[in-house]
Amino acid sequence: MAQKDTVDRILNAAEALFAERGFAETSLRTITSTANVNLAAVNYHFGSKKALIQAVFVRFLEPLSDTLSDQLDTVEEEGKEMLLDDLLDLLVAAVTSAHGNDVNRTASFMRLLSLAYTQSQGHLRDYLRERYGRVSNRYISMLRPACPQLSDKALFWNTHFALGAAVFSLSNYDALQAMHNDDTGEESPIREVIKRLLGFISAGVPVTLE
Amino acid sequence: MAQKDTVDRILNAAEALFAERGFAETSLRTITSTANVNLAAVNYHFGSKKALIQAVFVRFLEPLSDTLSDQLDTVEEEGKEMLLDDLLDLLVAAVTSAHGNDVNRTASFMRLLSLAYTQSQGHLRDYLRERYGRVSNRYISMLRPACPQLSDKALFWNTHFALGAAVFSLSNYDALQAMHNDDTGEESPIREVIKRLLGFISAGVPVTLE
DNA sequence: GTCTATAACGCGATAGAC
DNA sequence: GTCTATCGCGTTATAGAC
Repeated sequence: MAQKDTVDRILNAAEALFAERGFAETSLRTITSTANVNLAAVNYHFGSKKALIQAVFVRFLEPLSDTLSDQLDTVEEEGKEMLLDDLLDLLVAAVTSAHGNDVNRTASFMRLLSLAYTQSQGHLRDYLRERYGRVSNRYISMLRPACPQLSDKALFWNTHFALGAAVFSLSNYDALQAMHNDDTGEESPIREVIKRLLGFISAGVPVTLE
Repeated sequence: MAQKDTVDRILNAAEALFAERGFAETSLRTITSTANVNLAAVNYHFGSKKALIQAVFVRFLEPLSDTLSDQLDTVEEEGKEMLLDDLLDLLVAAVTSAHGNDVNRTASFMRLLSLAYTQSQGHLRDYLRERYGRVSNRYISMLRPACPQLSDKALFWNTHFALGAAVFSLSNYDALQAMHNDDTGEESPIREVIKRLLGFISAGVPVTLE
């Protein structure tokens, strides 16, 4: 119990700090002092900083992966037609519900995802692809019948354009919202931004050159 | 002359290394040894690592900012209608031509831009916004007549969704292309990806909830 | 399982010779 | 303007007492 407590406190602090400032910019000293645990605890419980980074991702992605798998199972069993918008809503629901509908944690998730791509942590990228490639490929392949006019290539790139739009705007949501508020005085609650984002993606994904 | 040579070699090495692995992950020692200059040269010529990072961005953004300003001047003088696709093409042309149509350098630019958003600890972001906010706002405001149905808010968010799609897909172009090639054996030259991206953006930007 | 203390190293920056 | 040498600090990781 004492162990589990320490481990969770480290993970909580690491998750928040990594999302806020990045991996290299966050020292184990900062993590352990934020978590109110001893400096040596990270290496004792996780073995290394790299392993801690991976553990943070696993704690995030495991529930999401499970939720999404279940939902995809249900869809397949029922065999009913899923439109693009249905599939997008399903994904949003899986992401937000996987962490107790806590919007802040979803924002952290997006920020971490963005860091996983930009901070050239090769180890992390390979690890995630190996561990979660299956479910993400499965999701993408379910988009196929919803966009019958797209070639595999068009589907691949369009989904990654969509991922980029989502990751960028949500991971920088605070800064963008502040920028827009500075300029116009208008507020954009995150739910509204997500709705706009879904409209944007839903219009772009079906587009093809062929 | 010897000075200019050293400065340029530092900038070249820093630009490539930063784009490849990020700011915090790139040490001055790595930069100077790649550039074949002395370790002390960075602090002599730039003053600090922070200042070097800014200098890398300025070298990238100054030609782009100039080119874009000129093009926007021309458009305004002629007073002719610019459609959304025309404005997107204009931006692509400005970005690629600003650095001698070198695709690798454009990819580096995207990667750096992505880092500036995800990794900047404030100083860089403020610096860039102060220095280049004017021209970017000017560009965005020229989108207004091309998308008359959009509210200011919708225009703001849609352009940032588009920026996210562009930055993410182009800055990770190598990795994404490799991933897609792994799965399907198909090649996607970057010019083709850019065409697909423009189609995606062009479909998404005009979308509004209102 | 948790702590203190410290090893071993890489970092940015600078002083001073040339 | 460029070099060597080094300072001072922060880092991850670990050994060993409790």
